[in-house]
Amino acid sequence: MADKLCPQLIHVPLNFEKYTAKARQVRAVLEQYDPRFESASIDEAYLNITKYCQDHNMDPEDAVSQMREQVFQETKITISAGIAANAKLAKICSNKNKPNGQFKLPSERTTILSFMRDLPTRKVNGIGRVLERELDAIGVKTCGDIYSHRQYINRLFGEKAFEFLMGVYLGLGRTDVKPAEEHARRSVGTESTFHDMSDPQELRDKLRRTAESLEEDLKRTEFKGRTLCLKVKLHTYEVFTRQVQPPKAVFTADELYNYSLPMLQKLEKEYPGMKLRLMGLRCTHLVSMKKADLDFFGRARQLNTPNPPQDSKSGVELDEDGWQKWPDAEFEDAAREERQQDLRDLEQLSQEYAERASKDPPPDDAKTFLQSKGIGVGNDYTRYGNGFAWRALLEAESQKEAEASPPKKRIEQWNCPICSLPQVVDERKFNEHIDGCLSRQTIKEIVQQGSSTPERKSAPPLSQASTAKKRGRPAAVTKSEKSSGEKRSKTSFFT
DNA sequence: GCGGATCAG
DNA sequence: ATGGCTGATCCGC
Repeated sequence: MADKLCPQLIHVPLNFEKYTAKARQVRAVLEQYDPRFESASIDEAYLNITKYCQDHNMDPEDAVSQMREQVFQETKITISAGIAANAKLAKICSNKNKPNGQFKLPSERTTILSFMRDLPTRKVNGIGRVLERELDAIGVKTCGDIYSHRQYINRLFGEKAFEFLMGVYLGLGRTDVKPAEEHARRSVGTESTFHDMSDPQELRDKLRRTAESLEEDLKRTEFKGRTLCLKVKLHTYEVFTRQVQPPKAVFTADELYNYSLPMLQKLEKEYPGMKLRLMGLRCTHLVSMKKADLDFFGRARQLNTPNPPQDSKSGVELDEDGWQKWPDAEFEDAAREERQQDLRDLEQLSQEYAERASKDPPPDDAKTFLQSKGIGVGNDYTRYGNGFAWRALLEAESQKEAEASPPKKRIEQWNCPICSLPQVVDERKFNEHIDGCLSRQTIKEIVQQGSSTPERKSAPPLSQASTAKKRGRPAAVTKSEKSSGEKRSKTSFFT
Protein backbone atom coordinates (compact mmCIF):
# COMPACT_ATOMS: atom_id res chain seq x y z
CA MET A 1 0.00 0.00 0.00
CA ALA A 2 2.81 2.37 0.88
CA ASP A 3 4.52 1.67 -2.41
CA LYS A 4 1.32 2.29 -4.24
CA LEU A 5 0.75 5.59 -2.54
CA CYS A 6 4.38 6.55 -2.76
CA PRO A 7 6.05 5.01 -5.82
CA GLN A 8 9.37 6.68 -5.10
CA LEU A 9 9.50 5.06 -1.68
CA ILE A 10 12.96 3.81 -0.80
CA HIS A 11 13.14 0.55 1.09
CA VAL A 12 15.93 0.43 3.63
CA PRO A 13 17.05 -2.82 5.22
CA LEU A 14 17.67 -3.05 8.94
CA ASN A 15 21.21 -2.58 10.10
CA PHE A 16 21.55 -3.19 13.79
CA GLU A 17 25.29 -2.76 13.81
CA LYS A 18 24.78 0.77 12.65
CA TYR A 19 22.15 1.54 15.26
CA THR A 20 24.24 0.03 18.01
CA ALA A 21 27.25 2.09 17.02
CA LYS A 22 25.16 5.24 17.07
CA ALA A 23 23.55 4.36 20.36
CA ARG A 24 27.01 3.98 21.84
CA GLN A 25 27.87 7.52 20.83
CA VAL A 26 24.69 8.88 22.33
CA ARG A 27 25.25 6.96 25.53
CA ALA A 28 28.73 8.39 25.82
CA VAL A 29 27.10 11.79 26.20
CA LEU A 30 24.39 10.65 28.59
CA GLU A 31 27.03 9.14 30.78
CA GLN A 32 28.39 12.59 31.50
CA TYR A 33 25.09 13.59 33.04
CA ASP A 34 24.50 10.43 35.04
CA PRO A 35 27.22 7.80 35.15
CA ARG A 36 24.65 5.32 36.39
CA PHE A 37 22.01 6.05 33.75
CA GLU A 38 19.69 3.29 32.68
CA SER A 39 19.42 2.11 29.09
CA ALA A 40 15.82 1.11 28.56
CA SER A 41 16.41 0.05 24.96
CA ILE A 42 18.58 0.98 22.04
CA ASP A 43 17.04 4.43 21.84
CA GLU A 44 15.74 5.14 25.30
CA ALA A 45 17.37 5.94 28.59
CA TYR A 46 16.56 7.17 32.07
CA LEU A 47 18.87 9.53 33.88
CA ASN A 48 18.88 10.85 37.40
CA ILE A 49 20.26 14.34 36.88
CA THR A 50 19.82 15.47 40.46
CA LYS A 51 23.52 15.42 41.19
CA TYR A 52 24.49 16.95 37.87
CA CYS A 53 22.17 19.90 38.48
CA GLN A 54 23.57 20.38 41.97
CA ASP A 55 27.19 20.14 40.90
CA HIS A 56 26.72 22.53 38.01
CA ASN A 57 24.19 24.73 39.70
CA MET A 58 21.76 24.30 36.84
CA ASP A 59 18.05 23.99 36.33
CA PRO A 60 16.93 20.56 35.17
CA GLU A 61 15.54 22.13 32.04
CA ASP A 62 18.78 23.87 31.21
CA ALA A 63 20.78 20.76 31.92
CA VAL A 64 18.56 18.72 29.65
CA SER A 65 18.61 21.36 26.94
CA GLN A 66 22.35 21.34 27.08
CA MET A 67 22.50 17.57 27.06
CA ARG A 68 20.26 17.33 24.02
CA GLU A 69 22.30 19.95 22.25
CA GLN A 70 25.48 18.08 23.07
CA VAL A 71 24.01 14.85 21.80
CA PHE A 72 23.09 16.57 18.59
CA GLN A 73 26.51 18.17 18.17
CA GLU A 74 28.35 14.96 18.77
CA THR A 75 26.07 12.49 16.99
CA LYS A 76 23.80 14.51 14.68
CA ILE A 77 20.89 12.80 16.34
CA THR A 78 18.01 14.73 17.82
CA ILE A 79 16.39 13.39 20.95
CA SER A 80 13.39 14.25 23.06
CA ALA A 81 13.23 14.27 26.81
CA GLY A 82 10.78 14.37 29.67
CA ILE A 83 11.70 15.88 33.01
CA ALA A 84 9.65 14.75 35.96
CA ALA A 85 9.63 13.37 39.45
CA ASN A 86 9.83 9.72 38.47
CA ALA A 87 10.45 7.38 35.57
CA LYS A 88 6.83 6.84 34.62
CA LEU A 89 6.07 10.55 34.42
CA ALA A 90 9.31 11.30 32.62
CA LYS A 91 8.48 8.71 29.98
CA ILE A 92 5.06 10.24 29.41
CA CYS A 93 6.54 13.72 29.28
CA SER A 94 9.18 12.67 26.79
CA ASN A 95 6.38 12.06 24.30
CA LYS A 96 4.88 15.50 24.76
CA ASN A 97 7.22 17.49 22.57
CA LYS A 98 8.50 14.89 20.18
CA PRO A 99 10.43 15.24 17.99
CA ASN A 100 13.45 17.12 19.21
CA GLY A 101 11.79 18.68 22.21
CA GLN A 102 11.47 18.42 25.94
CA PHE A 103 8.76 18.86 28.51
CA LYS A 104 9.02 19.41 32.22
CA LEU A 105 6.32 18.41 34.62
CA PRO A 106 6.74 20.27 37.93
CA SER A 107 6.91 17.97 40.91
CA GLU A 108 4.20 19.50 43.05
CA ARG A 109 1.59 16.97 44.01
CA THR A 110 -1.29 19.07 42.75
CA THR A 111 0.41 19.68 39.43
CA ILE A 112 1.01 15.99 38.95
CA LEU A 113 -2.54 15.10 39.87
CA SER A 114 -4.05 17.53 37.43
CA PHE A 115 -1.62 16.39 34.76
CA MET A 116 -2.77 12.82 35.23
CA ARG A 117 -6.42 13.79 35.46
CA ASP A 118 -6.69 14.59 31.76
CA LEU A 119 -4.17 12.09 30.49
CA PRO A 120 -5.63 9.34 28.24
CA THR A 121 -4.92 5.96 29.83
CA ARG A 122 -3.14 4.69 26.72
CA LYS A 123 -0.32 7.17 27.25
CA VAL A 124 0.83 5.26 30.30
CA ASN A 125 3.51 2.70 29.87
CA GLY A 126 1.84 -0.57 30.93
CA ILE A 127 -1.59 0.26 29.55
CA GLY A 128 -1.84 -1.28 26.13
CA ARG A 129 -4.48 -1.81 23.52
CA VAL A 130 -6.46 -4.35 25.51
CA LEU A 131 -6.50 -2.69 28.91
CA GLU A 132 -7.33 0.62 27.30
CA ARG A 133 -10.39 -0.91 25.72
CA GLU A 134 -11.40 -2.66 28.91
CA LEU A 135 -11.08 0.52 30.91
CA ASP A 136 -13.02 2.38 28.29
CA ALA A 137 -15.79 -0.15 28.65
CA ILE A 138 -16.33 0.88 32.26
CA GLY A 139 -16.11 4.55 31.42
CA VAL A 140 -12.45 5.15 32.19
CA LYS A 141 -10.83 7.20 29.46
CA THR A 142 -8.32 9.31 31.38
CA CYS A 143 -6.13 8.52 34.32
CA GLY A 144 -8.33 10.81 36.36
CA ASP A 145 -11.29 8.56 35.64
CA ILE A 146 -9.48 5.70 37.33
CA TYR A 147 -10.11 6.96 40.82
CA SER A 148 -13.80 7.65 40.33
CA HIS A 149 -14.26 4.13 38.98
CA ARG A 150 -12.11 2.40 41.57
CA GLN A 151 -15.10 0.45 42.87
CA TYR A 152 -15.07 -1.77 39.77
CA ILE A 153 -11.42 -2.08 39.15
CA ASN A 154 -10.37 -4.48 41.85
CA ARG A 155 -12.92 -7.17 41.04
CA LEU A 156 -12.68 -6.70 37.32
CA PHE A 157 -8.94 -6.59 36.86
CA GLY A 158 -7.51 -8.06 40.04
CA GLU A 159 -5.47 -6.75 42.92
CA LYS A 160 -2.28 -6.19 40.95
CA ALA A 161 -4.01 -4.18 38.28
CA PHE A 162 -5.84 -2.22 40.95
CA GLU A 163 -2.65 -1.20 42.66
CA PHE A 164 -0.97 -0.48 39.38
CA LEU A 165 -3.83 1.72 38.23
CA MET A 166 -4.02 3.58 41.53
CA GLY A 167 -0.34 4.34 41.12
CA VAL A 168 -1.08 5.57 37.63
CA TYR A 169 -3.86 7.82 38.87
CA LEU A 170 -1.53 9.31 41.45
CA GLY A 171 1.32 9.65 39.00
CA LEU A 172 3.56 7.45 41.09
CA GLY A 173 6.58 5.76 39.58
CA ARG A 174 9.97 4.40 40.36
CA THR A 175 12.82 6.77 41.09
CA ASP A 176 15.62 4.25 41.25
CA VAL A 177 17.62 4.52 38.09
CA LYS A 178 20.41 2.05 37.60
CA PRO A 179 22.42 0.44 34.82
CA ALA A 180 20.48 -2.17 32.89
CA GLU A 181 23.21 -4.73 33.47
CA GLU A 182 22.26 -4.78 37.13
CA HIS A 183 18.86 -6.04 36.20
CA ALA A 184 18.68 -9.80 36.28
CA ARG A 185 17.67 -11.57 33.13
CA ARG A 186 14.80 -14.02 33.45
CA SER A 187 14.87 -15.90 30.19
CA VAL A 188 16.75 -16.51 26.98
CA GLY A 189 14.87 -17.60 23.92
CA THR A 190 14.74 -17.69 20.16
CA GLU A 191 11.93 -18.12 17.68
CA SER A 192 11.42 -17.87 13.95
CA THR A 193 8.66 -17.77 11.42
CA PHE A 194 8.65 -19.83 8.26
CA HIS A 195 6.40 -21.17 5.53
CA ASP A 196 3.61 -23.44 6.70
CA MET A 197 5.18 -26.71 7.71
CA SER A 198 3.59 -29.97 8.77
CA ASP A 199 5.99 -32.70 7.73
CA PRO A 200 7.23 -34.27 10.98
CA GLN A 201 10.76 -34.70 9.69
CA GLU A 202 10.88 -31.15 8.51
CA LEU A 203 9.61 -30.02 11.89
CA ARG A 204 12.30 -32.06 13.61
CA ASP A 205 14.92 -30.35 11.49
CA LYS A 206 13.46 -26.99 12.34
CA LEU A 207 13.51 -27.90 16.01
CA ARG A 208 17.12 -28.94 15.70
CA ARG A 209 18.09 -25.62 14.16
CA THR A 210 16.10 -23.77 16.79
CA ALA A 211 17.97 -25.66 19.49
CA GLU A 212 21.27 -24.78 17.88
CA SER A 213 20.30 -21.15 17.75
CA LEU A 214 19.33 -21.16 21.41
CA GLU A 215 22.61 -22.80 22.34
CA GLU A 216 24.35 -19.89 20.68
CA ASP A 217 22.40 -17.38 22.71
CA LEU A 218 22.93 -19.29 25.94
CA LYS A 219 26.62 -19.44 25.20
CA ARG A 220 26.75 -15.73 24.56
CA THR A 221 24.83 -14.79 27.67
CA GLU A 222 26.47 -17.51 29.77
CA PHE A 223 23.34 -19.15 31.10
CA LYS A 224 21.85 -22.58 31.46
CA GLY A 225 18.14 -23.12 31.87
CA ARG A 226 16.33 -25.26 34.41
CA THR A 227 13.11 -24.95 32.45
CA LEU A 228 12.74 -25.40 28.72
CA CYS A 229 9.76 -23.96 26.87
CA LEU A 230 8.62 -24.88 23.37
CA LYS A 231 6.49 -22.34 21.55
CA VAL A 232 4.52 -23.03 18.45
CA LYS A 233 2.27 -20.96 16.21
CA LEU A 234 -0.14 -22.80 13.97
CA HIS A 235 -1.00 -21.68 10.47
CA THR A 236 -4.17 -20.31 12.06
CA TYR A 237 -2.02 -17.97 14.18
CA GLU A 238 -2.98 -19.76 17.37
CA VAL A 239 -0.05 -19.85 19.77
CA PHE A 240 0.75 -22.70 22.13
CA THR A 241 3.55 -23.25 24.59
CA ARG A 242 4.69 -26.38 26.37
CA GLN A 243 7.42 -26.61 28.94
CA VAL A 244 9.47 -29.19 30.80
CA GLN A 245 11.92 -29.21 33.66
CA PRO A 246 14.86 -31.34 32.70
CA PRO A 247 16.58 -33.13 35.59
CA LYS A 248 19.44 -30.70 35.33
CA ALA A 249 19.97 -27.29 33.84
CA VAL A 250 20.35 -27.57 30.07
CA PHE A 251 22.61 -25.74 27.73
CA THR A 252 23.77 -27.65 24.64
CA ALA A 253 21.81 -27.97 21.40
CA ASP A 254 21.66 -31.72 21.96
CA GLU A 255 20.07 -31.36 25.36
CA LEU A 256 17.70 -28.67 24.16
CA TYR A 257 16.65 -30.76 21.20
CA ASN A 258 16.28 -33.98 23.14
CA TYR A 259 14.12 -32.44 25.82
CA SER A 260 11.95 -30.44 23.44
CA LEU A 261 11.32 -33.17 20.86
CA PRO A 262 8.86 -35.05 23.12
CA MET A 263 6.91 -31.83 23.60
CA LEU A 264 6.71 -31.35 19.86
CA GLN A 265 5.61 -34.92 19.34
CA LYS A 266 2.95 -34.58 21.98
CA LEU A 267 1.65 -31.49 20.23
CA GLU A 268 1.58 -33.40 16.97
CA LYS A 269 -0.68 -35.93 18.66
CA GLU A 270 -2.89 -33.24 20.14
CA TYR A 271 -3.30 -31.54 16.79
CA PRO A 272 -3.07 -34.18 14.09
CA GLY A 273 -1.68 -32.77 10.88
CA MET A 274 -0.88 -29.50 12.56
CA LYS A 275 0.71 -26.91 10.33
CA LEU A 276 3.23 -24.60 11.96
CA ARG A 277 4.33 -21.15 10.88
CA LEU A 278 6.55 -20.46 13.89
CA MET A 279 8.66 -22.40 16.33
CA GLY A 280 10.58 -21.18 19.33
CA LEU A 281 12.58 -22.41 22.30
CA ARG A 282 13.16 -20.52 25.52
CA CYS A 283 15.02 -21.22 28.72
CA THR A 284 13.80 -19.86 32.03
CA HIS A 285 14.87 -20.35 35.63
CA LEU A 286 18.31 -19.43 34.49
CA VAL A 287 21.52 -20.52 36.12
CA SER A 288 24.46 -18.25 35.53
CA MET A 289 27.63 -19.72 34.14
CA LYS A 290 29.70 -16.63 34.78
CA LYS A 291 32.78 -17.35 36.81
CA ALA A 292 32.07 -14.49 39.18
CA ASP A 293 28.72 -16.06 39.99
CA LEU A 294 30.16 -19.42 40.96
CA ASP A 295 31.47 -20.19 44.38
CA PHE A 296 34.73 -21.85 45.24
CA PHE A 297 33.37 -25.25 44.23
CA GLY A 298 31.92 -24.04 40.95
CA ARG A 299 28.37 -24.02 42.22
CA ALA A 300 25.98 -21.26 41.28
CA ARG A 301 26.21 -18.56 43.90
CA GLN A 302 22.77 -17.16 43.22
CA LEU A 303 19.83 -18.08 41.08
CA ASN A 304 19.43 -14.71 39.50
CA THR A 305 22.43 -12.86 38.34
CA PRO A 306 22.89 -9.59 36.51
CA ASN A 307 23.81 -9.39 32.88
CA PRO A 308 27.36 -8.77 31.84
CA PRO A 309 28.12 -5.36 30.48
CA GLN A 310 28.21 -6.53 26.92
CA ASP A 311 30.23 -4.60 24.48
CA SER A 312 30.16 -6.46 21.23
CA LYS A 313 32.55 -5.26 18.63
CA SER A 314 30.93 -4.66 15.32
CA GLY A 315 33.25 -5.17 12.42
CA VAL A 316 31.42 -2.54 10.45
CA GLU A 317 33.21 0.05 8.44
CA LEU A 318 32.31 3.54 9.51
CA ASP A 319 33.00 6.92 8.00
CA GLU A 320 34.59 9.78 9.91
CA ASP A 321 31.30 10.47 11.68
CA GLY A 322 30.82 6.89 12.69
CA TRP A 323 28.20 6.32 10.03
CA GLN A 324 28.33 3.30 7.90
CA LYS A 325 28.62 4.39 4.31
CA TRP A 326 25.07 4.79 3.10
CA PRO A 327 22.93 4.78 1.14
CA ASP A 328 24.73 2.11 -0.69
CA ALA A 329 24.46 2.69 -4.41
CA GLU A 330 24.65 -0.98 -5.10
CA PHE A 331 21.85 -1.74 -2.72
CA GLU A 332 19.71 1.04 -4.05
CA ASP A 333 20.07 -0.32 -7.56
CA ALA A 334 19.25 -3.83 -6.49
CA ALA A 335 16.25 -2.64 -4.55
CA ARG A 336 14.99 -0.59 -7.45
CA GLU A 337 15.37 -3.49 -9.82
CA GLU A 338 13.52 -5.70 -7.39
CA ARG A 339 10.65 -3.28 -7.19
CA GLN A 340 10.49 -3.00 -10.95
CA GLN A 341 10.45 -6.73 -11.37
CA ASP A 342 7.75 -6.88 -8.74
CA LEU A 343 5.70 -4.42 -10.69
CA ARG A 344 6.15 -6.35 -13.91
CA ASP A 345 5.06 -9.53 -12.15
CA LEU A 346 2.08 -7.74 -10.76
CA GLU A 347 1.18 -6.32 -14.11
CA GLN A 348 1.30 -9.77 -15.61
CA LEU A 349 -0.66 -11.26 -12.79
CA SER A 350 -3.39 -8.69 -12.76
CA GLN A 351 -3.70 -8.95 -16.52
CA GLU A 352 -4.29 -12.65 -16.28
CA TYR A 353 -6.68 -12.25 -13.44
CA ALA A 354 -8.70 -9.61 -15.19
CA GLU A 355 -8.91 -11.76 -18.32
CA ARG A 356 -9.97 -14.86 -16.59
CA ALA A 357 -12.46 -13.05 -14.40
CA SER A 358 -14.10 -11.45 -17.41
CA LYS A 359 -14.61 -14.56 -19.50
CA ASP A 360 -15.21 -17.06 -16.78
CA PRO A 361 -18.27 -16.13 -14.82
CA PRO A 362 -18.64 -16.40 -11.98
CA PRO A 363 -15.15 -15.04 -11.67
CA ASP A 364 -12.65 -16.78 -9.48
CA ASP A 365 -12.04 -14.99 -6.31
CA ALA A 366 -8.59 -13.60 -5.81
CA LYS A 367 -7.65 -16.39 -3.48
CA THR A 368 -8.46 -19.18 -5.89
CA PHE A 369 -6.81 -17.33 -8.67
CA LEU A 370 -3.62 -16.77 -6.79
CA GLN A 371 -3.58 -20.35 -5.63
CA SER A 372 -3.79 -21.47 -9.21
CA LYS A 373 -0.70 -19.38 -9.79
CA GLY A 374 1.08 -21.27 -7.08
CA ILE A 375 0.91 -18.37 -4.70
CA GLY A 376 -0.01 -19.48 -1.23
CA VAL A 377 -3.06 -17.72 0.03
CA GLY A 378 -4.98 -18.15 3.19
CA ASN A 379 -2.28 -20.22 4.75
CA ASP A 380 0.28 -17.62 4.06
CA TYR A 381 -1.22 -14.21 3.89
CA THR A 382 2.11 -12.56 4.45
CA ARG A 383 2.25 -12.56 0.70
CA TYR A 384 -0.49 -10.04 0.91
CA GLY A 385 1.31 -8.25 3.65
CA ASN A 386 4.32 -7.93 1.46
CA GLY A 387 2.18 -6.17 -1.02
CA PHE A 388 2.68 -8.81 -3.62
CA ALA A 389 -0.71 -10.21 -4.40
CA TRP A 390 -3.07 -7.46 -3.52
CA ARG A 391 -0.95 -4.82 -5.08
CA ALA A 392 -1.26 -6.65 -8.36
CA LEU A 393 -4.97 -6.41 -8.18
CA LEU A 394 -4.98 -2.84 -7.01
CA GLU A 395 -2.74 -2.09 -9.91
CA ALA A 396 -5.24 -3.67 -12.23
CA GLU A 397 -8.03 -1.64 -10.73
CA SER A 398 -6.28 1.67 -10.99
CA GLN A 399 -5.25 0.73 -14.51
CA LYS A 400 -8.82 0.17 -15.49
CA GLU A 401 -9.77 3.34 -13.78
CA ALA A 402 -7.11 5.33 -15.59
CA GLU A 403 -8.14 3.96 -18.95
CA ALA A 404 -11.75 4.75 -18.36
CA SER A 405 -11.16 8.03 -16.69
CA PRO A 406 -11.19 10.51 -19.60
CA PRO A 407 -14.97 10.28 -20.00
CA LYS A 408 -14.86 10.39 -16.21
CA LYS A 409 -18.42 9.11 -15.98
CA ARG A 410 -18.09 5.51 -15.11
CA ILE A 411 -19.55 3.35 -12.46
CA GLU A 412 -16.69 3.43 -10.05
CA GLN A 413 -16.04 0.35 -8.08
CA TRP A 414 -13.07 -0.95 -6.20
CA ASN A 415 -12.68 -4.64 -5.76
CA CYS A 416 -11.19 -5.93 -2.58
CA PRO A 417 -7.92 -7.60 -3.53
CA ILE A 418 -8.42 -10.28 -0.92
CA CYS A 419 -12.06 -11.30 -1.13
CA SER A 420 -12.56 -9.79 -4.59
CA LEU A 421 -15.91 -8.36 -3.63
CA PRO A 422 -16.77 -4.90 -4.95
CA GLN A 423 -16.35 -2.14 -2.41
CA VAL A 424 -17.54 1.41 -2.17
CA VAL A 425 -15.19 3.99 -3.60
CA ASP A 426 -14.11 5.51 -0.35
CA GLU A 427 -10.53 5.34 0.76
CA ARG A 428 -11.31 5.11 4.43
CA LYS A 429 -13.94 2.43 4.01
CA PHE A 430 -11.81 0.55 1.52
CA ASN A 431 -8.91 0.53 3.94
CA GLU A 432 -11.18 -0.64 6.72
CA HIS A 433 -12.41 -3.43 4.55
CA ILE A 434 -8.90 -4.55 3.70
CA ASP A 435 -7.96 -4.43 7.35
CA GLY A 436 -10.92 -6.66 8.03
CA CYS A 437 -9.94 -9.11 5.36
CA LEU A 438 -6.45 -9.26 6.79
CA SER A 439 -7.38 -9.45 10.43
CA ARG A 440 -6.18 -12.36 12.44
CA GLN A 441 -9.71 -13.38 13.29
CA THR A 442 -10.73 -13.41 9.65
CA ILE A 443 -7.68 -15.35 8.59
CA LYS A 444 -8.35 -17.85 11.31
CA GLU A 445 -11.94 -18.30 10.25
CA ILE A 446 -11.03 -18.75 6.64
CA VAL A 447 -8.18 -21.12 7.27
CA GLN A 448 -10.22 -23.24 9.62
CA GLN A 449 -13.17 -23.31 7.34
CA GLY A 450 -10.88 -24.31 4.52
CA SER A 451 -9.54 -27.26 6.46
CA SER A 452 -12.90 -28.55 7.64
CA THR A 453 -14.66 -28.24 4.29
CA PRO A 454 -12.39 -29.50 1.53
CA GLU A 455 -14.66 -28.35 -1.28
CA ARG A 456 -14.89 -24.68 -0.67
CA LYS A 457 -18.18 -22.99 -1.07
CA SER A 458 -18.37 -19.61 -2.67
CA ALA A 459 -16.26 -17.30 -0.60
CA PRO A 460 -18.33 -15.61 2.08
CA PRO A 461 -17.87 -11.90 2.48
CA LEU A 462 -14.65 -11.96 4.37
CA SER A 463 -14.89 -8.68 6.04
CA GLN A 464 -18.17 -7.32 7.27
CA ALA A 465 -19.06 -10.12 9.60
CA SER A 466 -15.64 -10.50 11.06
CA THR A 467 -14.76 -6.87 11.44
CA ALA A 468 -17.94 -6.37 13.32
CA LYS A 469 -16.99 -8.84 16.00
CA LYS A 470 -13.25 -8.54 15.92
CA ARG A 471 -13.17 -6.76 19.22
CA GLY A 472 -14.34 -9.70 21.25
CA ARG A 473 -12.60 -12.57 22.89
CA PRO A 474 -14.95 -15.27 21.72
CA ALA A 475 -13.27 -18.37 23.05
CA ALA A 476 -12.75 -17.14 26.57
CA VAL A 477 -16.24 -15.80 26.87
CA THR A 478 -18.03 -18.88 25.70
CA LYS A 479 -15.96 -21.05 27.91
CA SER A 480 -16.33 -19.04 31.05
CA GLU A 481 -20.03 -18.59 30.59
CA LYS A 482 -20.52 -22.26 30.08
CA SER A 483 -18.40 -23.42 32.96
CA SER A 484 -19.03 -20.83 35.63
CA GLY A 485 -22.57 -19.63 35.16
CA GLU A 486 -23.08 -16.48 37.16
CA LYS A 487 -19.47 -16.02 38.09
CA ARG A 488 -18.54 -14.61 34.74
CA SER A 489 -14.97 -14.18 33.80
CA LYS A 490 -13.91 -10.59 33.51
CA THR A 491 -13.30 -11.15 29.86
CA SER A 492 -16.98 -11.41 29.16
CA PHE A 493 -17.57 -7.84 30.20
CA PHE A 494 -15.80 -6.37 27.27
CA THR A 495 -17.18 -8.09 24.26
C1' DG B 1 4.17 -24.87 38.00
C1' DC B 2 1.84 -24.62 33.56
C1' DG B 3 -0.26 -22.35 29.73
C1' DG B 4 -2.53 -18.37 27.89
C1' DA B 5 -2.45 -13.49 27.25
C1' DT B 6 -0.88 -8.74 27.40
C1' DC B 7 2.62 -5.31 26.86
C1' DA B 8 6.86 -2.93 25.28
C1' DG B 9 10.34 -1.68 22.15
C1' DA C 1 -5.86 -3.39 13.12
C1' DT C 2 -1.56 -5.67 10.91
C1' DG C 3 4.11 -8.70 10.87
C1' DG C 4 8.40 -10.57 13.54
C1' DC C 5 11.20 -10.99 17.47
C1' DT C 6 12.85 -10.87 22.56
C1' DG C 7 11.68 -10.53 27.05
C1' DA C 8 8.77 -9.50 31.23
C1' DT C 9 4.66 -10.02 33.92
C1' DC C 10 0.05 -11.38 35.35
C1' DC C 11 -3.88 -14.49 35.82
C1' DG C 12 -6.59 -18.76 36.25
C1' DC C 13 -6.26 -23.32 37.11
